[in-house]
Amino acid sequence: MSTNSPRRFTKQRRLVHDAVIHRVDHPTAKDIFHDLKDTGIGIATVYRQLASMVEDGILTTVDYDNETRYDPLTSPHAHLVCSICHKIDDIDMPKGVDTLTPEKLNFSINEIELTWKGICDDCQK
Amino acid sequence: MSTNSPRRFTKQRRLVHDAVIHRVDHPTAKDIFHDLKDTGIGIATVYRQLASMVEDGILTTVDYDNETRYDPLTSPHAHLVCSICHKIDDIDMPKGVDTLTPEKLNFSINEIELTWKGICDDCQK
DNA sequence: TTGTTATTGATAACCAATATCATTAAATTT
DNA sequence: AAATTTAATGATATTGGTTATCAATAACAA
Repeated sequence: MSTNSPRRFTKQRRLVHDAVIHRVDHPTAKDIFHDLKDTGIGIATVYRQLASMVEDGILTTVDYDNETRYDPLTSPHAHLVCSICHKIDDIDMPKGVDTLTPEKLNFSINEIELTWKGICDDCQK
Repeated sequence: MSTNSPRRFTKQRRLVHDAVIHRVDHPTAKDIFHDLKDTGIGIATVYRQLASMVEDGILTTVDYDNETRYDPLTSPHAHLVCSICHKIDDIDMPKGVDTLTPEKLNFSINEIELTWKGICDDCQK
């Protein structure tokens, strides 16, 4: 890993941080950009700050429908995705998943991703 | 669901089918296109035929790094993804995952996705 | 306050994927 | 076997998410 430059605490960094840190709906970079459009922030800055927050371990990413979404919940958890309204919910990682290590040898595991896809409560009505 | 038009068995459909059906390495549409470039097939046709094979249940998709990959293995299974070389392996879905239903009610589940991310055998050397 | 340099914003560029549309060729009908 | 119908093709324009470029700005250090 290279020597990191010091991270500067810019207005824009705080804006992006505050806009995403309490979100539970897995916004895209464009979502955050729209929420901050009154501030005059540039969209490239939104992408860069979100990426740097992922680097710093403040956010995790969820790739869905070829689009990156951001999640401030960094502890291991699973996702529930609705195929109709595309809503993504965080749910607890079920007990026992961490013990279901794959039978393939010599693979060092860093991360488990578990997603259920289906139809959510609202969309079944 | 709408009334489907009859599916025509074109040369191109057979070409794409034969190029992907025995692949175990989760190729992208571009991968298939390159493999078929000598045939003169158009890239739009490759995208269309792969999409129609997914519709027909012949292929499944794996979204990785905001890019759609195709997998001829349609029975439930898990994935092992190397963060270094980006290789994707199919592995058996561990016993018990189907019983780990999420605690959230009123969500009708169609599909389970389980992926381990880490460093593969080769890349650890 | 001054100097250094990481960050910003505007925008061009990139890339996967889809839409458009005239042409071609399967499948059906005569 | 021709004629007809129309889904599929291929070339390419377009879309949409994301990254690269770069001159100007502003955060931090001296």
